Amino acid sequence: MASPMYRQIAENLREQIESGALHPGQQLRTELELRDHYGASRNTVRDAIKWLTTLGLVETRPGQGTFVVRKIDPFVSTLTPDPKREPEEDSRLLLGPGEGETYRAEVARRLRTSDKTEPQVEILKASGLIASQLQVAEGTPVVSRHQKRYIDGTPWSLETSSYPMELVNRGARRLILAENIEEGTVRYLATCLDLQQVGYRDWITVRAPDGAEATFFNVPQDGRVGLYEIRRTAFDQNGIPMRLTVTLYPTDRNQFIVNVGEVPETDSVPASDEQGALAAG
Amino acid sequence: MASPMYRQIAENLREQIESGALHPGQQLRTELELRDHYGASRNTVRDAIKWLTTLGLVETRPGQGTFVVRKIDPFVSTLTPDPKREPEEDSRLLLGPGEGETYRAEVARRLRTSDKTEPQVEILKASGLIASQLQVAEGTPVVSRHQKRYIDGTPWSLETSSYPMELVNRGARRLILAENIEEGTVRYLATCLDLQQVGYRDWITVRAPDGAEATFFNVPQDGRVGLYEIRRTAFDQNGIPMRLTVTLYPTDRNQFIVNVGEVPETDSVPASDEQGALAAG
DNA sequence: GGGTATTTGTCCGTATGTATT
DNA sequence: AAATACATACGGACAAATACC
Repeated sequence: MASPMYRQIAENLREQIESGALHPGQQLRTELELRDHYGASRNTVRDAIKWLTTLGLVETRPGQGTFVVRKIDPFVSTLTPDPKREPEEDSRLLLGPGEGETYRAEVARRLRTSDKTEPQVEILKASGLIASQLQVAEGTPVVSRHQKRYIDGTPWSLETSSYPMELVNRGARRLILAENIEEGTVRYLATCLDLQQVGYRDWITVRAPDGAEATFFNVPQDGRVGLYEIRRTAFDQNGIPMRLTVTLYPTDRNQFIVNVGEVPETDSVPASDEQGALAAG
Repeated sequence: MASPMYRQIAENLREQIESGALHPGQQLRTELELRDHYGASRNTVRDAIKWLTTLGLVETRPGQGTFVVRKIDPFVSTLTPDPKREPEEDSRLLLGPGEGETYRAEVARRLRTSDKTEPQVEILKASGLIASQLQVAEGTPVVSRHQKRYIDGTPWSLETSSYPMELVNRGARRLILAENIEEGTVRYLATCLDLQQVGYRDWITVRAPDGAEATFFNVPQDGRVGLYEIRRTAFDQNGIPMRLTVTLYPTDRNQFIVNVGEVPETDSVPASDEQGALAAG
């Protein structure tokens, strides 16, 4: 009872949305109509809408109206290798998902289309994260390859792979070319330099996007939608880090799976809507 | 130039915060002082503060003031097993982190203290997620054990493990007792029923907390801080799901690591502040 | 405990700007 | 160009939470 009016209005609208009375994509009544309906001022109605906006339930479009958000069909990526993959020519080579054709196959299996831009290549001096993860001194030259990935035409991930410049000097010239390496850089480095990726470590965090990232992913500027930042450090057969890949994925459209030990196949994707009964009380 | 006044005020304050002129925990000037300082109305100043609030840079406390947020020292959990763990008596038994003593050891190694509540046990009929993951018919009885976990006194995770009731009927009576199973339920089920956990699948999503979850974790009600929801389905030696554990972790204080293949040890934790140079342009 | 000053929270009304149709 | 709808900005009033005496 003690809850303020704008919260009560928000709650009322929320129930309409979650009951389905207002379906995704549908336009709400205008602020002036809601003002009359609830007998409140327009500012109070706007406070209610702002609350629903930060909850991610509605979005406002200037000049158009307020709309119930359409939930994006999430895409599920597996961070561990596919156990049933054909053994490589070199059996020690360990390919992660998205490294080679696996990723495309996973997308196709879900009847969705993937697309990625040509890499944007940059040579810079290692600093901070890159230096520490690649275990090189600060200032050591590294090659960074940026790529944007799309699924069904919507922006899905931003990827930056960094390699020690030394690999290029040893013959991996294609790393500095701004073109896709079709067989995958992991295989390329294996054939070119006999550098075998025998393992990797993924470091998973969530943070707010900066302005440019929010623009690219088409998420709000104010940080309501977070980004997974997954840092993959890959190691060669000598235990030396050969690559750092940092990939950003919006949390509103991405999920991940980690398989450990012996796990059965999954063809069916469990309902991701299910909230489960998890009270904190 | 075209940016609205409240954004300019917010930007000015943001620079002061990020430059260190306003240090974490410090109180900002009051809304009335800021109003005079910027020559704006109090409501416009409040819009600026609200913007910074959703960005997670400041927090307001009624009756006290507005403060620069203190960042929480994140805790890092590893989702894959420790490769150097002593082999089990039964070598097929595969323990994940947090299952047994590993979790406590990981906390202690970081010089932090862990604590967890006695489990709250509940018997309910499987539905939705639980039924599909445990591969039982809807309505089948299951045992759910809820636990709250704390690190350094602050709430860290909410865990709900669900087991088919059949396991209890077959002799695993301690599952329905509201007390901790010190050796871990994985070992208990192995010794008690010869049920060996040979693998598990983790499903990682991020979602907004509900009201009770936000209260427990002491995060804002409006969903600015998301929760990792990690669903672990564990399989026995016959490939049958024996357990579903759903754990909730606030994204503002938790990070995860996944090790695949051969990876070297890490004693040093890389700087988590490092933003890296990842432009979306 | 009570009272008071301070500070943020809620709510109102109004005017004007900007984006879209 | 006009109409519509949300965005920004102002000013005022009172409520609620907190701190301090």
